[in-house]
Amino acid sequence: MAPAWTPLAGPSHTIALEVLVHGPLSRATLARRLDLSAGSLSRLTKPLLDRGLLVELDETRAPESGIGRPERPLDVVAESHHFVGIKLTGSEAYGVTTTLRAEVVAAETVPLLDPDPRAVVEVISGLVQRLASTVPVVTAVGVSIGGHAQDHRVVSAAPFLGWKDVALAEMVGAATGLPTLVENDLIALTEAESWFGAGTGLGQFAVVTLGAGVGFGLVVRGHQVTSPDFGLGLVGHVPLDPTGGVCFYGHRGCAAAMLTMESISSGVSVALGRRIGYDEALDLAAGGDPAARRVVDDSGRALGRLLALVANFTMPQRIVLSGEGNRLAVVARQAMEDALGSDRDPQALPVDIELRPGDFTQWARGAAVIAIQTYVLGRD
Amino acid sequence: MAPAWTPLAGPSHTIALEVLVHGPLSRATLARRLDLSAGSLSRLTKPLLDRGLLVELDETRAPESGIGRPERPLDVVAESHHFVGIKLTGSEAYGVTTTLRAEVVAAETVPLLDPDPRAVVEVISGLVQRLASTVPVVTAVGVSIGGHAQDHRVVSAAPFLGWKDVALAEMVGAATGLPTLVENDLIALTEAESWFGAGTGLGQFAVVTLGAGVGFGLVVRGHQVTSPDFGLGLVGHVPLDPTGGVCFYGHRGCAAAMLTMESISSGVSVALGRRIGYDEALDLAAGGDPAARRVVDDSGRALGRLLALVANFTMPQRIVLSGEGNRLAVVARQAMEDALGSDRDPQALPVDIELRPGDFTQWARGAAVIAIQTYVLGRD
DNA sequence: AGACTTAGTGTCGTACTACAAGTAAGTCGA
DNA sequence: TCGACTTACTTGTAGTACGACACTAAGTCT
Repeated sequence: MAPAWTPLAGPSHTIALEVLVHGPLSRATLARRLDLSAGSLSRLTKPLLDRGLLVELDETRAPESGIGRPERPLDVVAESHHFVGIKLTGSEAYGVTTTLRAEVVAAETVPLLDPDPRAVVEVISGLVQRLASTVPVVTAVGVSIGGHAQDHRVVSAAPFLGWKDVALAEMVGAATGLPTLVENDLIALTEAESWFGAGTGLGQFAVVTLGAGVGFGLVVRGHQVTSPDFGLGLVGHVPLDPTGGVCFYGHRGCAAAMLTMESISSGVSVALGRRIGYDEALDLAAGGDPAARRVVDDSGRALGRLLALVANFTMPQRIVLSGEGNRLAVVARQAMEDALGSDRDPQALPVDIELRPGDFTQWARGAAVIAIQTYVLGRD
Repeated sequence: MAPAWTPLAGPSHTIALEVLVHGPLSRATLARRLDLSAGSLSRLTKPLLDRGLLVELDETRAPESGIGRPERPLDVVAESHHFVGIKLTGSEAYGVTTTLRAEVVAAETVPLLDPDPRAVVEVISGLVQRLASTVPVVTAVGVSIGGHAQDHRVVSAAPFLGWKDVALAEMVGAATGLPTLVENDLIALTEAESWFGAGTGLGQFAVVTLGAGVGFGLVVRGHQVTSPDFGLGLVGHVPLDPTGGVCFYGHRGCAAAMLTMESISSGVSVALGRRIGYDEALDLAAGGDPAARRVVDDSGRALGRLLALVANFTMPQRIVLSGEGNRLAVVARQAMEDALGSDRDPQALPVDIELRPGDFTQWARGAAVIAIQTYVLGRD
């Protein structure tokens, strides 16, 4: 009943993956894309259709030229499997249920009152159970966290929760009875963009997130670039504005000092002499308040400089701007683009910047994508 | 007589490449590295040995554990083929002859008095002929240039020579009778480090060059990262020091203003009130002259910041520091390391920086590697 | 209606792979 | 010194998977 991807070998697996990520595709198109003969495609897709992993759509599509026999697109049944993704912050657990294609079908948020791992697992377990009840069966659970994860199993460090070496996957798995995987939140979000988001089919793109911190993910040739240091947030303290404020590490005008939601709202608060939240700060700037405008434009310029650095060093085809604080790019768009332009070679191609919805659903969806990937690529 | 690599298919080709790049390797080691059975390796290597593409070395090596039958390493005959590499600047052509393994066996430099393409081709042609006379036969010629190259054939832009859309490969090929390939100089140098230099076997590393300009190359998963903008030298104008000088584009304290040989020597010249060359400026700084020391240390700090940006954004396993001006990293080592450290997360791993001989032979060798790659990977 | 174009199916020969059995060449211990 | 052991390499066999090719299917264009 549950068509398992795990025993799929070589080209069959490649075909299934291509259809999963790049939507309905005809055999002929698959043959061209994967450099296989048409004959191989007939032979290879038959068992996949028999097992129900792929289905032949009823509709037909004319070939590119318009003439010739129409194509019969093949597709995966996105609703055949469901996954749960959980994103943990220091104070909340954000959860979603998704299909095999990472389409969100349910979402729920609960507060984390006690950072103790056992208490958090308790909360996650209840959340997973409620999210699971919206679908027939959940295949796997992904949990993402700001910090360092090892082998999809252990949270080796999570500063926001004060954790070190917590075997979170095992604990959640025991509490829910579902296979569970843990991953760094930025890696998870970047994978989601790579497989099912703004990076689909690009092969080379970057992700920048704005929120409580500043995050950066990089995909080259379809694979995410990481290092043992990844979870540390290396670009979070890149110097951007020599006249800017100071972060808690003492870096003047670094990304954390210029671009986090807290730095912007506190900058506007100081300027206006009263406590102002992030969204209110952006509203004031958009509404023409000169003090708020100045703070927000400074941040916008810093953002433009950061994006220029990303573009100059990593040469992405696109930069995806996500995170719950990415509205900055809308309100301070002119300042951002000016700074971006002046730090780029005038002959260079314009940078393709894609703004993504920055809510926490995206982060939780990223966690679900880790579960999806592990399911379709095989346990590891 | 000339064992051609071109008709090699699939696994045979992979084996030959692995031996070429990673030195003498036994069949057993190859089987483990390439995930093939021992039987396949026997079968696949036999025709390669018969054709003389590989040879079995006389020496034997004990296996890792020390016991068991000794290995018989296989190797390519580096001297079976030779290649010529030419690096063009605005005023000189630097040439080398190399073996199939990019070992330099001859070198020569000639001035370029006339930037007209036909005059340059004339000079190159004579240089190639003299370099070719040092070896029995030259298989191919590579030419590298600061600028943009298309399809290994056409120089679409080369600002130092004032060229646009020059069919250089065809012109040199016609003049010398040898297959000729053109490539951007940084791409060529980075490929040389990747196959036969400090990046061999790493898979993920960066190259930074100091000289007339500041260059940057990036390799991820064994493949170089490029974009249509590559030849523009995008990192050449990254801001590094808000108190630094101004480059001719008006960027304050950018890489070009802080790190080029000309910027450093003119900085010291202004401080001392007389014209001083690059090496002399570094000598003065090393000898304790306070004014030179200040200029050179400012540049060292800027270099440290640049390397930190490279490390933070691209997460390389190593940064290779090349280019004819890279002695700055030796003379201003302390300033560079201090700046590098303060722009990195204190918990991050130290950055592995490898200093390479920075003379023009390296640039010309890079051009030869483009010829080698095209020969062993097949024409493209 | 027939030529043409493209999609998809079935058959066959080839090439490559793993597996297994056997040989070669060394170390180690009694 | 000899046999047990380990690892490297060779050879034979059988199965698999691919592409080439011929064919059918289903449209458009003249």
